[in-house]
Amino acid sequence: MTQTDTVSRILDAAEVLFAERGFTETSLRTITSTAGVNLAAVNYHFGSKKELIQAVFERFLTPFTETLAAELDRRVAAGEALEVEELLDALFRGGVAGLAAKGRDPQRFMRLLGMAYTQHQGHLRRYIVSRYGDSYRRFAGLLSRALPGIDPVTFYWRLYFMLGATIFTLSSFDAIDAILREDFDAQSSLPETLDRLVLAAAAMLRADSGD
Amino acid sequence: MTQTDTVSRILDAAEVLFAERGFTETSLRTITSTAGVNLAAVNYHFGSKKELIQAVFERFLTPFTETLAAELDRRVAAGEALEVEELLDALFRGGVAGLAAKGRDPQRFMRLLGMAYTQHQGHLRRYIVSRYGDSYRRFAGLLSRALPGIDPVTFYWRLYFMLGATIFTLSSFDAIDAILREDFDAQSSLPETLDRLVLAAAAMLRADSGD
DNA sequence: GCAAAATCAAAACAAGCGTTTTAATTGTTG
DNA sequence: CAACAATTAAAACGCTTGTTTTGATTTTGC
Repeated sequence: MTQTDTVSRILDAAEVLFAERGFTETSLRTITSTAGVNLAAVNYHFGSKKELIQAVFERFLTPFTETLAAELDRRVAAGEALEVEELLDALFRGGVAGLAAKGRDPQRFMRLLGMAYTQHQGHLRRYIVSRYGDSYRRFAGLLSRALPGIDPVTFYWRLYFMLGATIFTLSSFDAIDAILREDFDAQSSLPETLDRLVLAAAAMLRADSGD
Repeated sequence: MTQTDTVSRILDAAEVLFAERGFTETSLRTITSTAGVNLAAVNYHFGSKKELIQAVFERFLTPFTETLAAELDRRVAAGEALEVEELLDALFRGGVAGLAAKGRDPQRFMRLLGMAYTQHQGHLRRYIVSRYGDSYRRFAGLLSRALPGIDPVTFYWRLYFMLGATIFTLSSFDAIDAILREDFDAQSSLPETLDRLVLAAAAMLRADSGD
């Protein structure tokens, strides 16, 4: 078993288990036995559990931000003014597609992202902001330009409304879809849900606030 | 120190600590030492940590659902058809006011609610659904009647979008407001944010889905 | 093919966890 | 006031946690 094998086997197992149960509820023993490696391998290769958690995020964040940046570049280069729907599409579809292309499950990414915000892991929030900050600011800038005349504070809060709707819905996608199947005898695919999300978020962002 | 003292001191401490750090990250020793009571008191009065967690939620859910029901009764009795904004207002302001009236911090409730969804506590989700289910169904029924012609599946998803935006935003209200203060030199009160939320959610719910 | 470095494996470590047990103390009731 | 029940207190139990240590085993570079 080569080094890269062990490292990526640990990352694979940790990613799945963290997304299922959270960080504290997942022990290193569960991770290493799932991965089929020795317990000490985590501390050897990553240093600590904290650093393992960050490494799991790194593997998601890199392709996500790269594809988003490329998507934005492409559309900005095309010249025409960017519409709200177009930007949200670049964010949702572009980001998701970028993850899928690298073999990373987008829903799992959303679950982990939600946990990073909820689970009181200070180091993780700081790490994500430092890694995410530029992408976020660029996207927010383009989006606000597509909403001329919007009050900055209103815009600021609506961005968080959208972030909350996205993270919450996608991180619980399977559970929500299961209830849908039971109650309505219908079901939704992830792309369908992203379509609905783009549409709903755009309407929300454009709502007349009367100020 | 009377019994009710010990019990409510434990609940008070647990509520604050759970909302700050999550359930697993908060030990019974931290709770009891914060509350100034003996470690064994939790297991004596509540049985187990799980049951303590549920008791903390019980103290929130009861006033919340009761005030919401009363608000809905009042408006339904008034006769006129209920508008989307009116219903959302009953939910947000009514529910929040009901908590505040009983001395329970609404933001803390939202943080705990978010954790119940994210933290992989199966027993909690089941408990909340059984305690919350009727209120939820009644509210959803009234809301869908205020949105004539909406596709049921679209409505279903948008309800979750709204739930996500609400839980996420309000549970991180302080953190978001802190960034706002730093970047914009502005700040928002909770009532202001609820106003924005009602407005944004209503626009989202009413968005034309073209089907 | 040998020496050095990197990796793996097993065991032990100290600390923290939820819970239980036992005893002392308080409050209540006849 | 005595007797009983309810509550508090202190200590210990068994278990799990993240991390470290110690050797064995590969892999790598010359």
